[in-house]
Amino acid sequence: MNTTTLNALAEPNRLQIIELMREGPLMVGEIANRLHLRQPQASKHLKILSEAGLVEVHADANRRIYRIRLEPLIELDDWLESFRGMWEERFDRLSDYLDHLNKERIIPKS
Amino acid sequence: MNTTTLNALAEPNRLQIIELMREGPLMVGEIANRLHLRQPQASKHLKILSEAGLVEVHADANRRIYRIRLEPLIELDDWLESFRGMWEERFDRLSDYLDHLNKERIIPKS
DNA sequence: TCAATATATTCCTTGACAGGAATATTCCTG
DNA sequence: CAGGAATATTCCTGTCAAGGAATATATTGA
Repeated sequence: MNTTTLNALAEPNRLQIIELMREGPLMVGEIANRLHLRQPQASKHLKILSEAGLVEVHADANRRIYRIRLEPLIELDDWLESFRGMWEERFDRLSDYLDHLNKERIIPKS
Repeated sequence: MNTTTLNALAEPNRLQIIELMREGPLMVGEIANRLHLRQPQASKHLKILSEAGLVEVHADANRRIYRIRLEPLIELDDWLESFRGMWEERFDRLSDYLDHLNKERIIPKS
């Protein structure tokens, strides 16, 4: 997995921006209003999201319309895929491991 | 979604620790060795992962055996669920939106 | 009991980053 | 063209987090 995606999403306001955008493209001002951010901060967060590929811009005269890009989220989903096998599977290899150590006398007891 | 999970995963070394642990529980020393970290840094990262609920510890004499906890990853997966609808769905509401603006004369042209 | 091993914790320093305020830029309208 | 709207950018400041080094703590073994 790619750290920049996670890093971009790890900031609360940016995460909210992404969640807002589930419902469709938004202008900077709208984002700022809905999240009670000042416009410059909104722009800065959008820049970071943009550099992480999580959003893309469409210039429309004065305005910039941002919309979500799904690719990074798909990558994240693919990464989680590699854990999904464990989801249900009872995960008690720990005891197996400890038994193994005992058998190998790596852990001397008493 | 919860920011602490994302924050914990956003640090490269911590992400690698989690990836290492897909294969089973590990002692601090092993993690430090495999990732070329110094022991204290490994402990620190593990502490943060632990506080985020991404790992849990099992004390065994001298050693601490850490293993992955799936709950936060499942939560992350659930969050992605809310985007999965868009995965394939062509996302061209942007043009709809612009048409809407035009119709409403919010964007005066010429 | 003393040394060694495994791990956690503390202190320090440095760099990244977020927010505030002010300013620059672009485009539209009267 | 002047003014205003929408957005980006810059500068500054404070905070926080990560790594390094040293030290503390606990457990086992001679």
